[in-house]
Parts: sequence; structure tokens; C-alpha cells
Amino acid sequence: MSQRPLQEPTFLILTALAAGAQHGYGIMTDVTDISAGRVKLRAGTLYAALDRLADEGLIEVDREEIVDTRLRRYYRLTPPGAQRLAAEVERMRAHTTVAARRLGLLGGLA
Amino acid sequence: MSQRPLQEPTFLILTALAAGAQHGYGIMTDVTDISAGRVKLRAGTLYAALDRLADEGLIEVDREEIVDTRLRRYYRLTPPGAQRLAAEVERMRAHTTVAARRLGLLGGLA
DNA sequence: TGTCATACTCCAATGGCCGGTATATAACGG
DNA sequence: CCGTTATATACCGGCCATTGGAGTATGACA
Repeated sequence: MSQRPLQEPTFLILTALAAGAQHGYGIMTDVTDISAGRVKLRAGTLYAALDRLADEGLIEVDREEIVDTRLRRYYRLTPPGAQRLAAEVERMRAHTTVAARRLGLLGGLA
Repeated sequence: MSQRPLQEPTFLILTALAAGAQHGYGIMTDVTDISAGRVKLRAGTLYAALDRLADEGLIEVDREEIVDTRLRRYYRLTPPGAQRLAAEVERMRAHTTVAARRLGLLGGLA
């Protein structure tokens, strides 16, 4: 039970999959959207993370398709993966709440 | 302007200093509190991060005291450090909002 | 014809964090 | 009286996720 914090790219990959099964390249573009263009995943980061997350059982292969001779491997979030992401959201909410309060930022509700 | 995401220990160190100047060991215990015991900073992580953050200009030495022959070096957040932390809070809020929505967690307001 | 979009693979280098050791004093418990 | 915990900082090897590329391949667009 590592339970060490997820880094941003990993967090966003899980978030992308929380909307339903997607293939690698789709995740890449979705992450760009989610983060309003702030985060652009490198191919190396993405596919390495996908392998790692699958090894950890947080995601799994949903299906594979061949489109124009090009492989599309779809991944989906597993129940443990969804739990892990939810736990991470909680952790981040707690931390941002403290930080915002200390910085005098009171725009927390809305 | 690197502007790559802060990792959790770094984020919490800045958050600790957002409450006012503190010395290394104080930050360590404060971080344990902030995170409700979930995160315990290693000495290696803490002091290395302090040096790094000072190099980046996000924090600076506030003052030094000698208490019982023991050195206490107090650090404080610089204006750029506060801005950086605020930006990080914004980024995390945006990400957690999307993730929570996709997970069907609606406990965002309160 | 060239470049962008699609789609996955692999690799060297970077750098923050982990885990531990070292140093030193004071206080508390058994 | 001795061991452990608390206070307080410094240093270091190693790990591993991310970075930042290059490589392979096809179709579309200008």
C-alpha cells in the first residue's frame, strides 16, 4: 500500500479515465482540456504511466481497436483506481483549504 | 520560470510558512498537523527543499536564533513565494473540481 | 511537398523525495 | 543511570516518475 501522493500527470490521467474508457492519445488531448492547456503530457510520461498504473491495478485494458492500421488501446479505471483518485481529491481539498485560508484567499465556496 | 507543479512536501512547506516565519523543525511539525498526520517530512526532504526554495527566491531567511546552543534558522515566504503558492492552490482547485465531478462526488461546497 | 494530426514505443537524463546516518543537548521514563 | 524521545540541522546514496526527446507509421490538408 504505497499510498504516496500522485504526481500531477498521473492524477490527470486517472481523471481523464474517470469520464469513461479512453485510449492513450485520447487521454493526452483530454488532459490538455482538463487543465485548460496548462498541462501537456509527453508521450513518454503517458505510456510509462499507463503501464505503471495497470501494474498497480488502478486501471486496466478495456479493449483494443485497429483504426487505419493504427492500434488504439483503451483503458478504464478499476474500482481501486476510482477509490485512489477519490482519496487523492480529498487529500488535495484538505491541503488547498489550509493553504487558501493561510494566504487569506476566501474564494473557496462556489 | 519553471512553473512546474510543486510536489506535496514542497507545497506543504510553503503552506506552513504562509502562516508566518518558522524554523525548519517547526515547519516539520506544522506540516504533520496540516496534513492531519498523513505527511511526515524527512529531514533530508525538508532541508534540501528549504535550500532549493531559497535559491528559487520563493522563501528567504527571516532571522537566526541560538536556543541552548542550538541554531534556529527562521524562513519566511517571499511575495513571489506567496504568489506561487496561490497559483498552485488555483491549479489544484481546478483539477480537483473536474476529478470530483467525474467521480460523481458532489460534496464540493462547504 | 511538407507539415500537422493520429497513435504507440523506447531511452537517457533530470531532480525531488526517501531513508538513513551524524552531531549535539535536554528532558522524561523505567 | 540508562535508553528513548524531542529539539535542530547537515549530508548522502539510491530510487523512480517525469522530462524531452527520437523513432515508426499512415492519412489529411494546404
